Amino acid sequence: MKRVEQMEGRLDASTTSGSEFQEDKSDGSFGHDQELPRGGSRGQFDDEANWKSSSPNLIKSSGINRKEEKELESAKAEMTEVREENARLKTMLQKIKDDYRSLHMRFIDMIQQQEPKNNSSSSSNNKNNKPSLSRENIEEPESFVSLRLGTSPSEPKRDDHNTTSSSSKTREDSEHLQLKESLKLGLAYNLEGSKSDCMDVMAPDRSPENSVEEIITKDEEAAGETWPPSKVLKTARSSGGEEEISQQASVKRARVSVRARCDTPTMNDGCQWRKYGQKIAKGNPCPRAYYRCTVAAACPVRKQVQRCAEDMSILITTYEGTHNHPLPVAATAMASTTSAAASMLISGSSTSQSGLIPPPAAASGATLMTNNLHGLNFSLSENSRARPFHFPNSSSSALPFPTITLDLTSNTPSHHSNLFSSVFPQSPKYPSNSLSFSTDQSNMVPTIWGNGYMKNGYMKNGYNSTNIGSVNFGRSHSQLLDQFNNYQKSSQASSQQVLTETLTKAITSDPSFRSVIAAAISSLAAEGGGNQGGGGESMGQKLKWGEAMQAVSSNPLAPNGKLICATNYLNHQQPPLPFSVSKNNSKEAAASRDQMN
DNA sequence: CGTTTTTGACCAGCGC
DNA sequence: GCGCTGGTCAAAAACG
Repeated sequence: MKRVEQMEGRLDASTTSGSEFQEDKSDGSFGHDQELPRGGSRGQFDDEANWKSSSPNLIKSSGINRKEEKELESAKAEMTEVREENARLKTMLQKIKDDYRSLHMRFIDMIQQQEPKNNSSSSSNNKNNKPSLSRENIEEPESFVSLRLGTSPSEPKRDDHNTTSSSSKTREDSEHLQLKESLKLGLAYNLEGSKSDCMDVMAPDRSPENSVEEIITKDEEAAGETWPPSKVLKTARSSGGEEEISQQASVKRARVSVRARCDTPTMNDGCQWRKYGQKIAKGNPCPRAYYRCTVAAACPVRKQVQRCAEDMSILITTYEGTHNHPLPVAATAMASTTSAAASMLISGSSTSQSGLIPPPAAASGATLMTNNLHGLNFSLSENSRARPFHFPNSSSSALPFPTITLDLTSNTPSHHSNLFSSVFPQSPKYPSNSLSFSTDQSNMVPTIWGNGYMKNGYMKNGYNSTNIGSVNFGRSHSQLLDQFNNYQKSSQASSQQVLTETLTKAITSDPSFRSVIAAAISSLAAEGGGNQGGGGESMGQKLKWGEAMQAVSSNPLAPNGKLICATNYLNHQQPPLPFSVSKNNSKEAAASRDQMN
């Protein structure tokens, strides 16, 4: 166990150390330095033949009894196992390093190709521009071009590193595009204090022709700047009713609602939240709790958490705004998911010309694309693809902000029909759209989301020590892990290639969908990673998981690198998600029911 | 003692 | 204008 943890720690350190990765000197004694006998150097046992030949003599000459002899034998066997394991780990590390180098070179190539453009278009940023290829110099210009989907500063390197593993010369061009795409979608993060710069850089590009990614970036960026949205809306409306402004304000308030079965008061989405209010909302006896992100002092992101009135086991979490800070790794899954969903929402809002389609009608479209990824069933409604979301005329004040719903509860056909009617039963005036990711058998929600809360959040030894299994999403964790492992094992099967190609096409053709899938799979990976330290997990299982992640890294389903973020969960704990259970919940609920009756 | 949660008060938007 | 509702504030309480 320790060896693997050490290895993971080293891998983590190596992958996060960027350019120092290649200078990693851990090859030789990888992972075993501290476990091998200190008295003699590791070289003492380097030559197995010497050890085998010398030990019998030692035994004979010293007259050791049988017990000690057995101990020596077992020690020898253990040494052999350790050595083999060491070799495996070294192989893994070598592969990872090769992947990293390969991607690093491609990344540099790409930057070199882009540099002429950057020099001409933003010379001010490059006054002292030297064609240095160091990562520090490379990443910085990227950070403000791209979307903030909740990635942390350390992630790009891992993304780069892992994305390489899917490399294939025949797909190089498309992958270049995908890499660019992923850079836009997944590699950005807001450097502390750089927000204004971000806005400044992006402001000149404001135009209806901007890409979806840019649109949502700006909009969410702006949302971050001006949280009090009512004021924004009011200002927009009162300033002459400029449709564009109003539309922007509306878009700024784009919300992403996540429905998930969760028996804890809130989903652990990886962020730190502070509760700042609670209200009984009309039509729902369960109080609605208001949280704001406390990862950064000025983070504008807020969320509302409320149980579904019709099914108390379903927790509805609504997110607003964009984090203006690097997110904990564990938070990237949800951030990416919600951002991608918001992206789709914005995309729809920016293209839709029609009036409002009632949510049930909009949602009842046939499933356009459903791919069963070994039980991980992604489905997008037809409306989500062709015309994802529909909004009324922007001048309408009856619809303050669009909302997209990610339903993580169930997606069986029988559910599908009533899925949307129950999203906002009491507020049909809000245009809502649903995107469902769920398993084909039962519910599946990333454990980190459902891992309601931990006392103080942080797990000792970096692993979650709480009972993840207490969160029931309809499928046990071991099932999920097995499912994922099975997926990894069979990912090379020929029957998977068709599916892979289909998915790849879908992913590459729709950046939003790509992000959604990446986030979902990341979350699935987080499920496994979060469970690692559950106490009962064996080293073997950890290795298994590591292998699974390696398989992920070489899976062509990960063209944009964001998917690879999943690996990050392996070595990171989940940050706390404070919440409280209102002592008056039942009382308030009863009172509310009384009022309703 | 600092941080977080609770909870009543307050404000703004909206419909009548 | 009034009442309802959603959302936020902020002082007090609770917590670690």
